[in-house]
Amino acid sequence: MAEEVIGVFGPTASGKSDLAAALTELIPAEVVSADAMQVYDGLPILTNRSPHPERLVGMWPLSHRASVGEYAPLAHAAIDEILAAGRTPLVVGGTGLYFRAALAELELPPAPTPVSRERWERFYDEAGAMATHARLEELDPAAATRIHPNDRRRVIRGLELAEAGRSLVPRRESLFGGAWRHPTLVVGLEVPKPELDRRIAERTRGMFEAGVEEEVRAALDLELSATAQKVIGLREVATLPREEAIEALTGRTRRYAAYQRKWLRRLEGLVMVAADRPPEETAAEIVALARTRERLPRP
RNA sequence: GGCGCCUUGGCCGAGUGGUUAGGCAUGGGUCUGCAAAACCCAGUACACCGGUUCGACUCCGGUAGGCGCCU
Repeated sequence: MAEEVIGVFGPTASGKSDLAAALTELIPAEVVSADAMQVYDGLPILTNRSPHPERLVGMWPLSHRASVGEYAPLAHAAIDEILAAGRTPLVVGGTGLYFRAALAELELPPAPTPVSRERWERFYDEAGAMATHARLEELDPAAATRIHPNDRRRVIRGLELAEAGRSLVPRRESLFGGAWRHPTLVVGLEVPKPELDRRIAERTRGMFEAGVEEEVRAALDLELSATAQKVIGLREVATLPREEAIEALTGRTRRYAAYQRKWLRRLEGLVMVAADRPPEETAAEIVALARTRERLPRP
């Protein structure tokens, strides 16, 4: 094949899992998940884990605080290992940032240390947005100009990095475009909105039939990290009566899908492929694309 | 039929005679170790018809719709 790696990005319910499975039928490939929530163990139904084997899925307990920084090297290792075995890594996601991080070399700045994070968070909450931002302005003016004072998360991160002698600013690769680590065919799955909405509604109901409620109940007995708490539906399923929960979850999932479509629009070098048809057909088209395309001249 | 109350932008929801509450949703944008996240920007609504007033979403009258009580 011309391309060494295949990346498939699509919104929830665009049929990524089935497509990935279909692809592995056509070519010797292994699936690497690029999903910030499927990394968790314990919520397979709610996070829509594929029934087929995928890497980097269910690998962390819900108490673990996930991050791209921790995910990226694992993804790189998985991809390289699959390549070394002579197979095609199939990176499938979900989470735009994780997807980019898996396929490109984002060169993330160093991890925050708990101590400095905690300190700056306290500083921000006590001194206020303006004062904290002013502090950043002193330590790293370039970063300060790009960050809004109200953006607590980034002001704090900027401060942490500045303190460590680094900056939030220097970045080689852009978030949406730039070189891939390997020659890569990146396809975006396209499903008309009404069809996607239909699938989301159907899928949500399916979750309840599959027993999300018990799953969520069990999960809530455990310690949940700040990141795990963000899983769509956790709160809804736990607190709302069934019908209301279904409605709320469907709505939130649709909104999430809209957010993912934003990534779809922005990701550079994406080849859009229709996915409102049997996965085998989509898979065949993707394989054909991977075979015929020339090695991607990296932008 | 009578009396009383209510009617605010897609939804929820404050409020005042004259300076666009706010939240959610929506649209656009930002984004590099919390991304199923966080942040920024945008949209001038007051059921309808008259009247009072320099000026009404806010006061008065009527109409329509809703809610409650009464005969």
